[in-house]
Amino acid sequence: MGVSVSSRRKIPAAALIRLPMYLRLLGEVTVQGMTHISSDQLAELAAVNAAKVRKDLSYLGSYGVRGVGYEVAFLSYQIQRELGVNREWPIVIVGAGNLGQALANYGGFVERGFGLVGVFDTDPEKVGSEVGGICVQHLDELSEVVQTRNVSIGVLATPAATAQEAVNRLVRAGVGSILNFVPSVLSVPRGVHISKVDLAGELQILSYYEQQKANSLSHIQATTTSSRAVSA
Amino acid sequence: MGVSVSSRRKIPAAALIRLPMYLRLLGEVTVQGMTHISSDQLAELAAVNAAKVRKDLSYLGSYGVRGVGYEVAFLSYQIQRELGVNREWPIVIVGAGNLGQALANYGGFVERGFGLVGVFDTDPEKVGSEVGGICVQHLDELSEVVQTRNVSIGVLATPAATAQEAVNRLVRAGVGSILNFVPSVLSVPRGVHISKVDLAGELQILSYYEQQKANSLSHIQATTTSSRAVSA
DNA sequence: CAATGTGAATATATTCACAGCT
DNA sequence: AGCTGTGAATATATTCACATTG
Repeated sequence: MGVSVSSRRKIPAAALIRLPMYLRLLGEVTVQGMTHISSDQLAELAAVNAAKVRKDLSYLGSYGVRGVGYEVAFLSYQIQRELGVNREWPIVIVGAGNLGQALANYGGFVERGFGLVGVFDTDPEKVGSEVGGICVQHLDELSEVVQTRNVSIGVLATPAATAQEAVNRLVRAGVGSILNFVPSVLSVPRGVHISKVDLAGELQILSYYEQQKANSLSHIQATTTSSRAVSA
Repeated sequence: MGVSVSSRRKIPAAALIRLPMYLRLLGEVTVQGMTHISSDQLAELAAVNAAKVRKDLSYLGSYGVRGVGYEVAFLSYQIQRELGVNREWPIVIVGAGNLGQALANYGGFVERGFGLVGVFDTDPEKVGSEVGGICVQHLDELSEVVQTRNVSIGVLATPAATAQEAVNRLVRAGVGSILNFVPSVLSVPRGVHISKVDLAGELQILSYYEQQKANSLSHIQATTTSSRAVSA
């Protein structure tokens, strides 16, 4: 059967992180009845440069039509295929504390094709309780669920102290990618992907900007130097 | 009384996002009794290149000692000062749905100096209920709380449909930085910072990697086919 | 002499600008 | 005519490698 290679090319990380946004925007314009969209229009919606949109999309292939733009439905499909989201991905959450429970209840995952098939914890208080419509299981059950439900993506939301052990278990169980909400640096074997979301860290970055503004108030004068590197 | 400029230099974004991690790691090694640390050691803990650590830290100033390393307490203090986290930052959360409630209950914010002083929603069902130890207020109250409590950072967790309006209100109320959990592209006036966390988007990126792995397993044969089909 | 701080080298990302299609 | 796709130019980030220094 036509194996129809979904992707030979490797998409640069910087472009990859924008694909989910494009995909979402395409969904919105579809609802609005648009059948075609230009890079300029999509760029405007995404609040990025149009050349960036075109270059990002060019990593998927040449799916645009010169003089016309991109067909929304076709482009959506191609992005979905590239991201691998043209199927359901079962996920598990490890850690049923505040954040884990929150994530389990968060509708945004299911909505985009990530169905929760297990929530795990080691705390006997939590095991057996229901979270996100699912009965919290003991971490010892992780491996079985991962294997029977064919889970390759795990979400980590344990306390920092037990995070590495939880990662080890996820990896041993067969999970290949982990979304880590624990503010710790965790190690995984080669071939396993781990991406991090540091919620408090995000706020710390914002406080940097706020502080900068506060500081520059003492400057009063805002010299907007519009220096353009003009080439001779 | 010298104004003791906390920061004249502007730290590159790529370096800035690592400062919270360094700060956290320095806290950990402090607990372990270390008083000094080299860029090699910190790099190992952070799982990054040592030159990167030194360059990142160099944006703060020359706080290391050649042949010795960095004094942990002093470096921590400097990073805190640079990030502006050597003080409490009151925050508000707009949107008391699943995610908003979760974030309100998330201990990680307070732990790092971001005290929740208000949770807002427009849904009469939610207004009046208690979330994260705080009574949910109507969005109309936002402005007063922001002003009286001197809030400059807001967290956005509304439904997508009302997100832009919520942003407008935050900005009008005087909030200068927004952490956006809503998967929409939102616009803010110049001078206001908005940073985005797209939870489902993160999973979509992971599914890309998982799919890549799956594809490369089926590689095995197919050396005869030139490659991409397609083309009319 | 061990480790920083930093220029220089390299790698990656963004943007420009336009040739080439439809 | 209008828009894509992409080389070339620019900007930003990472890494190397070493002179410098306590």
